[in-house]
Amino acid sequence: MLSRKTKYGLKALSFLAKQEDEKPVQISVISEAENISQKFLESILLSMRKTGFLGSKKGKGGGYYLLKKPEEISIAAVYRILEGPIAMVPCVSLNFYEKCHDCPDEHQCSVHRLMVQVRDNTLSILENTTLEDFVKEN
Amino acid sequence: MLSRKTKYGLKALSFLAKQEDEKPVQISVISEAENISQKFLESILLSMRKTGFLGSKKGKGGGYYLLKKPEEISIAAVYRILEGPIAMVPCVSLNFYEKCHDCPDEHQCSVHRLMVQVRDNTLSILENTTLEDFVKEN
DNA sequence: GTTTATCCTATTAAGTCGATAGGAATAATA
DNA sequence: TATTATTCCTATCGACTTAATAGGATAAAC
Repeated sequence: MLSRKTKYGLKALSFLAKQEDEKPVQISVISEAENISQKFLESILLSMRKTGFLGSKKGKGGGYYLLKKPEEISIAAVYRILEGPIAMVPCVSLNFYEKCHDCPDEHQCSVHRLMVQVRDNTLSILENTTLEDFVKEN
Repeated sequence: MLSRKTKYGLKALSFLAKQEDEKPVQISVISEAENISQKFLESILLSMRKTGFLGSKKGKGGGYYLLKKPEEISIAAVYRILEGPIAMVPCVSLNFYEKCHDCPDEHQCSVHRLMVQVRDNTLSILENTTLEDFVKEN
């Protein structure tokens, strides 16, 4: 299941992508519009700034804004930052690979093979969906 | 991410499906073959018995056995029992639906629409894969 | 220099996960 | 019938994660 953190992050990015001008948007505005705890959202936006998705401006008239165009931000990239691996088992993850402690040989593991399929399917959706698709939909 | 519980459950079912005769298999045999903590596996098998996937026999020569043919057991069904919802957000779940507390209208939520896609894709894989496929692969 | 905002660190309560412990119940068999 | 082998059941545990909160530091605008 998706954590609230990721869900909130996606909704916030989506909100920013819908802005017509490039003025920074304050946390409080987003948190009210999207029904998200302001303090929690604060930490989420902060981490997305630190990972290069968002820019910010302090002080009066400050806030957050997208650093890239919506069509350049894939959901997969956001997911990996906020949620972590897209794969369902670590031994199938492309970006967060870990050997399973219980499998001597993962190529002989039925679960492994199945989860490769699931990963590839999910990945193709998340890689090919961008914030732009979020904006267009409404 | 898949919990160990689900992974172990799948491996255990797979192990049972590979048996040639119909004799009950003991927990200890499965736990050693698959490198799973015996006590933990015990509780997993128990819950799969209670939900109708497995039969069991007590006492000497006892153990667990499949109640259905491998080709009749879809991974989706097992997943739902052990892991829970296949959907990434509760508002998209077919079997475990819950309204999101932050969305006044889920049809206007971009995350919702995206996760419907992911769910349908994952579902089509998990519904169409059965234990039989696990056996055939090796 | 006051106001408005983000930035940063720390803390917390509740829940989940993976595992363990110990014995009760039941079946086979000697 | 006594013994052994197995599942059954309940309870507990420590470690970790999640979602949220608190409080002040920093920076920019005016």
